[in-house]
Amino acid sequence: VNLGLVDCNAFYCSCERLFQPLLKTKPVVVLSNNDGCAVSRSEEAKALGVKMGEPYFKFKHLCQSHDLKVFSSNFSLYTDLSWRVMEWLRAYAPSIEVYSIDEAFLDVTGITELVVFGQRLRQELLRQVGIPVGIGFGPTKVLAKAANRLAKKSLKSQGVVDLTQTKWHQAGLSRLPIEDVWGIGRAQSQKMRLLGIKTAWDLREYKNEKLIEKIFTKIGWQIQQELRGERCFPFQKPAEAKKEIMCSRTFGTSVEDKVALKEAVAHYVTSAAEKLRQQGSVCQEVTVFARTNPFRQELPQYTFYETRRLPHPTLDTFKLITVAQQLVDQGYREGYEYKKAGVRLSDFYQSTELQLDFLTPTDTPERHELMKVIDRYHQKEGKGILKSAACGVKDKAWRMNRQHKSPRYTTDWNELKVFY
DNA sequence: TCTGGGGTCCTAGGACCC
DNA sequence: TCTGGGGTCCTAGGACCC
Repeated sequence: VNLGLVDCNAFYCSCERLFQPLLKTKPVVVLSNNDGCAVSRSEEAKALGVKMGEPYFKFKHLCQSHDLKVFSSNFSLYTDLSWRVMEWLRAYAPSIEVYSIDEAFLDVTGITELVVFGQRLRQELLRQVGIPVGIGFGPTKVLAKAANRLAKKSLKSQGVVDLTQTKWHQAGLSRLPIEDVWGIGRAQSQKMRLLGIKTAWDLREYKNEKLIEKIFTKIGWQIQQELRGERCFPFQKPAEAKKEIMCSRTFGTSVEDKVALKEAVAHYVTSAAEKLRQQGSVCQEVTVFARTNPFRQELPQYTFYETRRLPHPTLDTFKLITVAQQLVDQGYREGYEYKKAGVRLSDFYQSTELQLDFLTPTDTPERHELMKVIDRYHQKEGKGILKSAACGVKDKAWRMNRQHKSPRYTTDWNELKVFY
């Protein structure tokens, strides 16, 4: 078995560039929600020194001095283009596992001349969808990831690296710093370095497996095995239903008012419950949290988390909003400027199982129907048209800032790109 | 004051990913 | 002035049971 990992280059930036070709050679950054910090950077932006996760206000000056272009995040656009990329991958490989919005593993077992195959795939994606990608091949996920990382680093590779054959492992892996190995983050790589493990190759060759497992847990041991070509992380994990669903946002302007906080929470419950129903689940636990701005230490700080277990599982948005608002009442303290709030739904069951069980009192069938109607309506006419009055009707100070948002070119008729 | 052994389940917290 | 959001997995430790 051999795997490929396809990874879109600076995906969000590439999506924005697709509709503004003049930006192809300019530094581009896409910002997180609320225009908070950098989450995607073009090569040119990286060269200017913009760091991943760096707050916008720290590099804003580059817009003036170096013609840096910034965008607010536009997830309808990114999700749609991601879907197009995945469709093309499905056409090229017998099976794929979509790993994230911009990455997928491919089963490439039996394909010879992988580098040629990879090059063709890259060109095809560029031509058909317009998104540049890098590709790595290997016998395990960790090795395919490593190959992909090497492909990004080396110009010579032209975006494709093949580590399926053991004979190339030493050359490749010894050029890969340990912190670039998939699954080894900051904390673990520091510990690795104390053991003298500086590269992926060092970890592969480290003899004391027991010690690796002791310090880095089962996962650390599995990563070492995968570097040696022993498969631990299976391909095509079926996409399982989520075990919890969260929805939270940082506010555009902080709020002190309990009513405003409740409105925001009602919004988050609404979209979390929609996701809950979409995966066919019901939930029996709700958590609400809110916090002040930790970056403003001169202000009084306060965070609350309140969790409630429900008497019966539910998928009813209105029921969940009621509970969530009670939780706000419990946790809320006056005199703080709340900057972020959120909701977590957890303790899930299958909604179908539940309906068959007449002994478990749960939502009424009428409520299920109502939710279906709302979901269908939103699917057809757009999200957020029907909502509980608890979400509020007036202007919302807490709404996200998004000053640099591009149009939804591919998912909204009114925002189609027009070329003159 | 002294106080077994083994098992399960749950939760909190840490680490990681994109 | 301005600092994202949404997940998963693992482990340790406590509660509880017999």
